[in-house]
Amino acid sequence: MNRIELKSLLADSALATPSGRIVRALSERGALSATQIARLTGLAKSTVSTALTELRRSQMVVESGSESAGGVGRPATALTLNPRAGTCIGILIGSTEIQVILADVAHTVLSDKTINLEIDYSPQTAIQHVQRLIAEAYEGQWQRQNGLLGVGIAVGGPVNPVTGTVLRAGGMPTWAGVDMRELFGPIFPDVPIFCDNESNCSAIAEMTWGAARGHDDFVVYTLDLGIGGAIVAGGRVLRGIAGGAGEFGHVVIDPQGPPCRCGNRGCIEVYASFRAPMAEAERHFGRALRLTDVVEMALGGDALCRALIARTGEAGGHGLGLIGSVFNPTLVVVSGRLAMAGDILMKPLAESFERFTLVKHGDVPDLARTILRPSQFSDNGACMGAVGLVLRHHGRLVN
Amino acid sequence: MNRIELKSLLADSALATPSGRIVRALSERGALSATQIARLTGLAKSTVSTALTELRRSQMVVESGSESAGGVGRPATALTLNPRAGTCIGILIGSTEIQVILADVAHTVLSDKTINLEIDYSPQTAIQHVQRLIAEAYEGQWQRQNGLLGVGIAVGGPVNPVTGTVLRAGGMPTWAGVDMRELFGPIFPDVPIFCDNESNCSAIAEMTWGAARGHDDFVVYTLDLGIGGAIVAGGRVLRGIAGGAGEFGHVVIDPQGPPCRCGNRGCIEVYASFRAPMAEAERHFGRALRLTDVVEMALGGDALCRALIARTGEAGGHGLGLIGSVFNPTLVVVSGRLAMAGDILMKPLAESFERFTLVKHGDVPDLARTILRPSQFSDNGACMGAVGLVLRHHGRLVN
DNA sequence: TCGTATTAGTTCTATGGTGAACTTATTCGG
DNA sequence: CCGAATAAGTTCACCATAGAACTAATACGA
Repeated sequence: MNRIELKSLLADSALATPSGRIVRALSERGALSATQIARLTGLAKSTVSTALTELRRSQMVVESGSESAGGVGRPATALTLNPRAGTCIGILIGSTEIQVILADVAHTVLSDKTINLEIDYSPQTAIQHVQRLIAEAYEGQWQRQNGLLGVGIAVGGPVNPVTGTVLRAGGMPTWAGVDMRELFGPIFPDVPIFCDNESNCSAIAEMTWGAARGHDDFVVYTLDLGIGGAIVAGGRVLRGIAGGAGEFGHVVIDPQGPPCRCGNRGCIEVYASFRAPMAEAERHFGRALRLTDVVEMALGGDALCRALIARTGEAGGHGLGLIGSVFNPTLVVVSGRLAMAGDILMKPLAESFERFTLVKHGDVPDLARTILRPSQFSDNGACMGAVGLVLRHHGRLVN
Repeated sequence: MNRIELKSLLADSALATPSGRIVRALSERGALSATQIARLTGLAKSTVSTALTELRRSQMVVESGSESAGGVGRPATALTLNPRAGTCIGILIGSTEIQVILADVAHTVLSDKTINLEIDYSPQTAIQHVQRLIAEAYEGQWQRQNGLLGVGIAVGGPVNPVTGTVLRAGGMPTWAGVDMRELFGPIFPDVPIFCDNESNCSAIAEMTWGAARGHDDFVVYTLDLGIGGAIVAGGRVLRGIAGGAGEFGHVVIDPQGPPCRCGNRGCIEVYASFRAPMAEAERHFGRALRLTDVVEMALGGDALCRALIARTGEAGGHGLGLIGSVFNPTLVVVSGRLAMAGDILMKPLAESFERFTLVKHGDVPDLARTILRPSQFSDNGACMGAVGLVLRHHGRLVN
């Protein structure tokens, strides 16, 4: 029905108009009152009001019950995008996993499925799994796949912002040079496909719904099997000319160090990735483990797991200190599955960060110091960011 | 006369109005035609036209002769800010030098003077020299000091963006904790004082008048006695929460390396600063030298000087490669006095950069590769940036 | 020398967004 | 139970900006 209309309102050119900005605010935040929209978008109440009458008339926006909770004064009427307006799909193509999230335009998650794969799986394998996962996701939903508004793809490696092509330099050699839109296009006829780096997607998720809500300038630092990150400046995710911005893992800190899978030597990732600790844990326990198992055991009190995570935190702090010296960011959101370990990771990370960064404790008042904060997403941050990519129409692959 | 009016037009709130944007464009670029202003500011021709009649009426903007140079069609009338509207002063407080530039609102340099000082000179010494240099600068000018619109100060170390205070971590220990506005305020009663890091000032100069004109996203990498830099994203100079963004020189690349003056060990600056090469050159030639002397001798063909600069370029490339992996910038402007050496510096720098950065030659098409370009300013980039600070009213010390 | 092409700059009108004033809906205190 | 206080949301006049149509000033070719 109004699917085409919503699509056009989510398009770039329309983002500047009041209606476009309202739709965008709603798709990012879920439910809002008219007054909240005015504050958030910076538009005048009157402008929001007139635009909203139009949007209500066209069924684009619906009232979702007035919340009279607390406070005096007339209660605000909560507004959401009409969930019937369509769905979004977020796909994560990770090095050893594929995740698919189905969400409505109010970013309510309708389905969230993950499968684990052997490393270096082929694009063909991926496409089969994605197709199956999406079919499963729509099962039991009243939403139909022809209401699909857009697909966001989070890729576990640097993506060229212009062509949508995966770069050789990434941690996924079998995907080198693959054009994601060409690959996934046939599965989603006439549906716009956006894609971006996994970490950049995490940044979008953190910014809109996570630990960085309300922040316009921050850094995401991902500690997982690989090291990654993203830089947000002025509310914009920096991509770099070849989509390679935020590759914190492949900063060379020792030209004579051990070789890294990226081709250089002595990258941060060689020292702070959780690959080696995983192997050590598996040797110790004599069985195959998932990263989350190790985190859970650490939280349960296991000494080895705690030590492994702490050691990674310390090594990761060197990289983060370097980022601190380069950016001196207001906020660093630590993401990746290791972030779920909480203080076991964060304490040694913060200590090591303090040691390697330029601006030290005594140099400035506390409120001028970088805040380190773990991510609020357990393990679906990047994939939710892919959904966000669609909702904010941010993933045009060009800035 | 219209001094107050111009001041208010340069103020923040007014920057958004057409008149403000026109004044800003003119103060940044010098002379422009109405059509150029329209293109530059994004305003409609008609809007520019109406605003200009008003600005002309109030003597704020004057015509500076129509340039019928080349091309068919009606020749454009060049417009400039009325130089009688006032002057700006840019001050550079470097580690071993003080520079003062006097410019009119059309950023025409009226006077440019530098003095060299012993390292670790005191703020009191500085203030005396500055006062004298400014008095000298106004000598022989018809402009009077009471027409001073603002003072910009470029400081050779990180500056706290909120308080205007120099941080301990900088390369100027005697200036730790000094509040620049408090220090210089008494010399300039009722004149707004802006200050920022030397490198950030260079970035502003490069962006408005230099090698980065037209670029909204780039990195400045300064190679001189110290290593510094600045990050520009979306036309905004990133400052970081404590003004410490862009401190590329103090990235730790070897925790066991030699101690650095910043307190850490194995910073980039230890390896790529031109301090040690300067000492070597002085030993070799048996006399005191200035950095520019070494550059000139290298350009003249001296083998040792060429080798020293090339070696620094190679070491600097490691740092730059690191920055490349973190940002993957579109453009890197190499500044600092070493940049005057041209290819002697740039060739080894580019080679080393290529080796250490993540995105390599074969990975992406040529137009998706980072451009390295030397600065166009000989040695007054930072100080001109300080002037720009006043003109763009960018140095509010808060973003 | 005159008309045409081309570019610069101006005038006029339509409009979209704002701010002020207003209406509506609720809580709270007497 | 009623009015004051408070906050949400609506209406409307005004004005800044943009776009189209216009005039102005030049080069160039016939």
